[in-house]
Amino acid sequence: MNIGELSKLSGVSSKMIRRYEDDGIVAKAKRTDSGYRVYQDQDVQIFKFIKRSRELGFSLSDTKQLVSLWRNKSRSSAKVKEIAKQHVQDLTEKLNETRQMILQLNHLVKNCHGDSRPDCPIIDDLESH
Amino acid sequence: MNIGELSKLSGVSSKMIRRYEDDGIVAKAKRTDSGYRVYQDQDVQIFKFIKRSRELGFSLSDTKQLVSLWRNKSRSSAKVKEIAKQHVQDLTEKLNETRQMILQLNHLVKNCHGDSRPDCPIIDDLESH
DNA sequence: CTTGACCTTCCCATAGAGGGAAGGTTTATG
DNA sequence: CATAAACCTTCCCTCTATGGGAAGGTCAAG
Repeated sequence: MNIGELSKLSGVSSKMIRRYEDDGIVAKAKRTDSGYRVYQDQDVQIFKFIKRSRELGFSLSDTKQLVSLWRNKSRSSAKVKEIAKQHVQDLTEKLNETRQMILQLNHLVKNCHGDSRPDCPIIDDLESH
Repeated sequence: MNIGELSKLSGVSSKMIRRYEDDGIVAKAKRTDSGYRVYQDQDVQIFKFIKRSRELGFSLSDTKQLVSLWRNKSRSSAKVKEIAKQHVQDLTEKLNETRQMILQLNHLVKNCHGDSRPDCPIIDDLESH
């Protein structure tokens, strides 16, 4: 199949299929004589794997390692778990930062009249935190 | 004062001070005959304002509007509140997405042996979600 | 009058995706 | 068979926010 059909079947855009190939996340696709990329049915699963990895927030770098581990039948699950645990830790840090922002902003928003007058605790906070 | 001292006093890097000027978030700085940017004491507060806005996660575009509203003595607090509320909503969406990722990942990590064997529920999820 | 610490602008890189141009190929239709 | 539409190719640009670093000018102290 061509890249367009693979894109439809896997849910990954043609742009990103080429990008993943450039980044070495997947092997280079075979080409027709005229240069078109040619894919097999099993390639759909590879790109679905990548898509799921991205949905879980893994970076392309992590994803590259995970694809490699997936392909490696003598992998250790410890390695996979290590990548996932580190990712969870990173996400948790981001979560806490975002939560802090929301807490502070909600406090300020709650105390802002939101009318035509200029007085505003949000501006006050920014001005003299 | 020069840009270096302003940077120290405000906590904003020289790089970003120039960038904010290029983006029109702050007015163009006066220059010496030799081209050095020259700042006043009150400029420290402007860049601290911007820094705080960034700490609360506001985009440069939002920050630009907030600086403008801060400067506008006949502003309506409603406009400020609108920007902040939209931002809180965006942050909340991101928070929920991140929370979902963490929940799913934690479930998978918990069930992964993390030993030398290849069997791994994390890989299984990615392979056939 | 040289050295070092400033400053200037300009280009590049990051991460992950999309837009779009310029041009070649394939397929369907008249 | 010819032509048009729908593909495909590579290449460069854009977004967001920030930093690195080069090449070169300026200023102050020794």
